Amino acid sequence: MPTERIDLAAVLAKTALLSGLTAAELQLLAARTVRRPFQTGELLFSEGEPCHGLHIIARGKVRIFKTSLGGREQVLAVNTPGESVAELPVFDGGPYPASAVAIEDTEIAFISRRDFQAYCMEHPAVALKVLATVGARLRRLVGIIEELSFTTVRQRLISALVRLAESDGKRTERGIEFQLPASHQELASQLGTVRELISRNLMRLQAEGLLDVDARQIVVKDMKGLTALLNATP
Amino acid sequence: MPTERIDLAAVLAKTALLSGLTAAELQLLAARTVRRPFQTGELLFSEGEPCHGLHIIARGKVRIFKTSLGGREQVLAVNTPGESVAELPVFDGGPYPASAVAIEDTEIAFISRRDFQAYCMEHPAVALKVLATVGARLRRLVGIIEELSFTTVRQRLISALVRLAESDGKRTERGIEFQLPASHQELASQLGTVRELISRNLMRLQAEGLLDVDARQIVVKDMKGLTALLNATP
DNA sequence: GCGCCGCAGCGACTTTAGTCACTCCACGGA
DNA sequence: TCCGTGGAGTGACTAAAGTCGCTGCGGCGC
Repeated sequence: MPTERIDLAAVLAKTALLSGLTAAELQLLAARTVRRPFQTGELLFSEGEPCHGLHIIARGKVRIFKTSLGGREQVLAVNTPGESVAELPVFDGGPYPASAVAIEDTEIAFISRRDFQAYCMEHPAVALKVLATVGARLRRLVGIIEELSFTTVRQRLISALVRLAESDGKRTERGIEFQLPASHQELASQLGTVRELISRNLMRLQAEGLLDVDARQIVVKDMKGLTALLNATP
Repeated sequence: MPTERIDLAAVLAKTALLSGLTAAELQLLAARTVRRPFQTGELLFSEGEPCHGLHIIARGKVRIFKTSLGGREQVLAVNTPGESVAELPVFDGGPYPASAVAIEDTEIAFISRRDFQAYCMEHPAVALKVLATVGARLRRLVGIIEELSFTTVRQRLISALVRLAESDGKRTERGIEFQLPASHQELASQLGTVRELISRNLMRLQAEGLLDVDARQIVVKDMKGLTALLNATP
């Protein structure tokens, strides 16, 4: 058996979508799976294109986003290995609602629509897993809508900073330290705004004594003060 | 056989989710279905509650929405008979991501989580139908995000007016006439803004000669001019 | 008929968001 | 070394968005 097959089955075994399947069942699916490499910056697919199959991320990182006429971008999700991308158009037959780009060198396990649909008919449990996965995706989208509709850029930025501090932050004598994981430009796309507002709002938080900003290095000096701002009416 | 059972099967037969099933299969499901009446204004469920089952609208109209701390509302969807509500939490086990309220006197066919999941395991085709339905929902959410992120209230209002003109509008010698289907307040919730901006923007469009507004009666005088504004950068 | 409401219109004002046009800086070729 | 490039900081400005407070109208119940 060629190593390629073995690797694919291993990748599939690690995806949430397919957990709980026997090795034999995975092999069956792996036999119908194609590897596709993508370089950083390469598009997996573009908004509006017809969908031919399911993408599972074996390695790398993928950004799902919409683009406006004016060139602004809104990020819908950033997905990492083990996650699948664009499960839904596979089933409803419509075009991709957004574009996807590799933001690291990435390897995709690709399964054609027909094959995956057939597989779901034979393994209803997989269909239910897909539904659960899609549920999580839908929740995130509703969360984005909530933020865009109800909060200001400032609040969205604060909430992103708090999240980062909680996940990546390290306590030091100066406060909670962490690095911004991306450029201001990218952060702006994720928060649905423009670069300048990220820059300005960071400076403003610094002026208010809540943070220290040094390029991408952030030191949260007053975590309580920060979180307090989240529950305040705009 | 009691009439109640027959009615339920008829309702189920008309829902997109369950199309293509045999009468016997529907009977089976109908036997596990409960009717639930709701009066106008009554909540089907609230954001954050655990989800106990699937709601299918037999009669009436249901509004799905989020509420902000400040009391503002963002409508995510308005659903009508034959559509289902909140399919997703049924499968991912999480709480409802938004609230639902009856905006007309409504009758719901309710199926418990367990029963519907079991049914999906036995009828994989139904699971795929659910996925297709959910796909449409996800597309709508992405559309809302796109509008909130990229467009102004003015543009969203125009696009809503154009949609209404195309669906409900009647050509007269004065232009294309139609009624706003809801109060300014409700329209504002759907467009993610506040009442005043609806009022003002309508007045502004009237001042620009594109519309005539008389309370909820709208007469589009210059459809081309309107649609032209949709593709302009903010 | 009276008063209570919910809906709509507006004026005046404040705050956010977004745009444009620069400057500065670091880094990595050629 | 010099230059190109991309990220970041900023000032000045415009335009949206949202807030407050009040007026006025048209039902509807009593």
